[in-house]
Amino acid sequence: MSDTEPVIRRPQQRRSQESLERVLNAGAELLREKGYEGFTVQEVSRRANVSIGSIYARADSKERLFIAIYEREMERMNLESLSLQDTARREGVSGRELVVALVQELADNVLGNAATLRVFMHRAVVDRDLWKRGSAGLRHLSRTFESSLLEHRDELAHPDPELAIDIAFRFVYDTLARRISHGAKFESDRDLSDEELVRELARAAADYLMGPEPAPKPKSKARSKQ
Amino acid sequence: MSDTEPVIRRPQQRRSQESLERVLNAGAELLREKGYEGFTVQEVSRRANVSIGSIYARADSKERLFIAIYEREMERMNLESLSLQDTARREGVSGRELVVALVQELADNVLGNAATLRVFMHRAVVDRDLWKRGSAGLRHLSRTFESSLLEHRDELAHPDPELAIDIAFRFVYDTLARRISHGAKFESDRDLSDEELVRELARAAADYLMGPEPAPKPKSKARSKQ
Amino acid sequence: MSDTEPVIRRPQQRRSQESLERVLNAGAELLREKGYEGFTVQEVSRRANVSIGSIYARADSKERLFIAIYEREMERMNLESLSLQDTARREGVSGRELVVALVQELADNVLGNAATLRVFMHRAVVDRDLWKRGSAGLRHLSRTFESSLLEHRDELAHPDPELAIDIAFRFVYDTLARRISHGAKFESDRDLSDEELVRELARAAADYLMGPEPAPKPKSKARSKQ
Amino acid sequence: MSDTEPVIRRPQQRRSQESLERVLNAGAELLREKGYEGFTVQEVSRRANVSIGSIYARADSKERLFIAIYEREMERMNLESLSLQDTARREGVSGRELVVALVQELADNVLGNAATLRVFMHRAVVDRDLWKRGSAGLRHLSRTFESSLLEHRDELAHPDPELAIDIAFRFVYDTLARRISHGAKFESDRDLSDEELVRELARAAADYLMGPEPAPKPKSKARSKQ
DNA sequence: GATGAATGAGGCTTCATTCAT
DNA sequence: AATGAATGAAGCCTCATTCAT
Repeated sequence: MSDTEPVIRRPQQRRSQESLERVLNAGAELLREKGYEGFTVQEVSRRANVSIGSIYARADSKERLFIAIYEREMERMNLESLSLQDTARREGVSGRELVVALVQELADNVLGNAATLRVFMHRAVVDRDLWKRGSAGLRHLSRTFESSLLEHRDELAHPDPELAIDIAFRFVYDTLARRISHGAKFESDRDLSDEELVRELARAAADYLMGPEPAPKPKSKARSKQ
Repeated sequence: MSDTEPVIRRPQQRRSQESLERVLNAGAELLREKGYEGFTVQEVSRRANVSIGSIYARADSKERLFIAIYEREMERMNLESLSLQDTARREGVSGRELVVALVQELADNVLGNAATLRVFMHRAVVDRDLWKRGSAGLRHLSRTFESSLLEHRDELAHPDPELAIDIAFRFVYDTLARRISHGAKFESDRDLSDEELVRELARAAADYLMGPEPAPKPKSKARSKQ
Repeated sequence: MSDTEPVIRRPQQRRSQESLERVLNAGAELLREKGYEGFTVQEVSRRANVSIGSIYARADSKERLFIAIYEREMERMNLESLSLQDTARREGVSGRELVVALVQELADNVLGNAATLRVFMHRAVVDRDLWKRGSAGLRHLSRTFESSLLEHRDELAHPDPELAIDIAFRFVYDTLARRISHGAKFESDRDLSDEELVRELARAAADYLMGPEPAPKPKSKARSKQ
Repeated sequence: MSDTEPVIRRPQQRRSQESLERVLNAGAELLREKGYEGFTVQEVSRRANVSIGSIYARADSKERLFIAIYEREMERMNLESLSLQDTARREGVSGRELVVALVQELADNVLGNAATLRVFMHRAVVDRDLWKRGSAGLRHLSRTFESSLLEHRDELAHPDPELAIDIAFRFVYDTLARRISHGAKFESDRDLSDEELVRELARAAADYLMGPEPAPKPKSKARSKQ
């Protein structure tokens, strides 16, 4: 996505390489701490100990710098989240188990990078370029979900499996996204933990996709007649 | 919420009342068109044909003006959405039907005011005061959902009905909210219409809350055993 | 000084008379509380419960309003301070006693109206009109001092009595004035009470004007001949 | 006083050093010419031929800029007035001669920097920070006076020498201060020259502190030897 | 290449004064 | 006469970007 025209000019010398690294790190940190409103070129320069001129020698504008930070942070996250791909390719599990695992992985990725993602999500609303990049990543993810779940097509209760998977992905992702952008108690004052939320989202997705659980053991969330 | 200390000084003369009206309208329009970034006092003044001084005679700051616009827009929306209250109190319907109706009403409210809500949602992320006001409204709504659905407590399949309703409300609302802030195709490239989304969200909520549909037509989603 | 052209248009009706009164009082109060910086037409209007239009119907400008307040406050003070005139005309006292009494009276007037005078003194530095009015009042006072003290011309040790009286008046008055404008501890951290200051100023003035005290106690300040 | 946290960020490049210099000079000049009321950032920028942004790159606010100008002007004055320290340490003179010399030095400093000091004095009344700085300087000066004069403790006629010196310093300084803030003829219409004022203030101080002159020649203010 | 000083448009806000009602 | 709404110049400050060294 960033290959056609690089977001940033890569430096040749090692020293430059390092100072660019510092700039990107300082920028990401600043975004996490102060949000986009606190993200000023001056402050990045100060934190990175790199002159403003040098920053502009690499990035044509603040906007491009921001995108460069975005790309690098996403790359970092993608490395972390390779397990999701594994999960998606997992075999020998039931559809329901797969859903639970996928939702869990997704939640780990999203909630585990809350501070960073919240800024990018927030910004994507008003930044066209960022929107496209974010959307591309998300669409990729959604396709992973889809193909993974379609392996269990015969377990899906919904008459239009592709649609259903799309919907399930949306509501799971959107609920997680809102949680990190608006916090845990925006929609209700219930003190809902991450774990509860994730568990229930998985359950909702599974119920929606493949019907309710087949009456588990008489313990815990058991419900004798549903 | 705004009674203890009014957000804005109400004018006493008619002329003034009208100009205040123009200011609030121009402000709301500007927010819809350009977002919060384009919302400058100078531009509001220009569009409303009201001097800057006059604006400040009513609102103590740009921030307060913004809140005043928010309050007025929400009031307007609440009038529109009285039907949601009616729906919530509806009797003689099944729990499933109630869910469908409630989701539909909620979606109408949210999607029908997309342009306006998107700014407020976006802003609530970084504006503490707005966050509180928005959250209060949403919590109120969530309680309406809860009490309405608890009337059908015996139909609920989930072992913790209050939790389940909370979760269902969240994922329905959050998915709608993301739709208006990030658009219809952010999470996937599927061309999902509002109607489809709403229908499926209702279905997902109903499945999650009260188990799958009791096998309607002999066709499709019937599943004696999953 | 204010007769040639009245500072303010006097109202005819009783009601107006009263509202003007409220304006002048509110203005004076505001000046005492917030200084000239806090003295805005808007705030005077609010405190006096008199419309801005009405204020401008009486005073041509904020500047004139300020002067009107000044004149009224000075008038009020002059009434209070008639005793100074009496003191000045007192007979049968020694020159030294007269100095002490005059300084005491002067100090009472100045220090007793500190909050009000401090604003006017401060303002006179940059307001030509006010300077003239303040100066006129002060020159009048200084002439009172002079004529009063010249009654004791033969007791004055200074070769140029008129000059000496002028000087003494200045340093006494200026020290009092600085005390109310800059506070008691601006020049030194000594915790000097009003009483001490006044006593010593009187003593300094007397020593300067008519030589030292005629050796009271056998101790300390003894100096055989002056 | 300005060491703990510098009032202004010092530039590292020469070019910048020079432009800062221009800013401080232009600011001081502007203050002298137009007073604090005419001291606007825009005007400083214009006169110094330095952009507003550059000014703010050095000073955090107009207030800080003002303080920086104050500090620099005071430093400049202190260099000029080293002679006062010398005078204070002078030996082999009578107390009376010392008083005369000290008053003369003080007057030279104050009157010689009238245009500058008058703004700072005026401003110290309403600016807490400036008040503290000004007061600190003045207290230092007053201690110099005190210790210098206490060398002649046995010549002092006053029973409480420390108090008397404090008082004398106050009335001398306050009279000079009022002269530069309110002008020469505020308190009386006598056309009093600087020289006369200084001479008489010294005389008043000396008379107050150590009793009158030991009978000069039969006429006027001549005194060959004290 | 790197540095950081310099620029200035543009944003928010105040307040003396005017003017329609 | 009185009211108070309306006006807008002017002030402070920020920050993306350019440019001299």
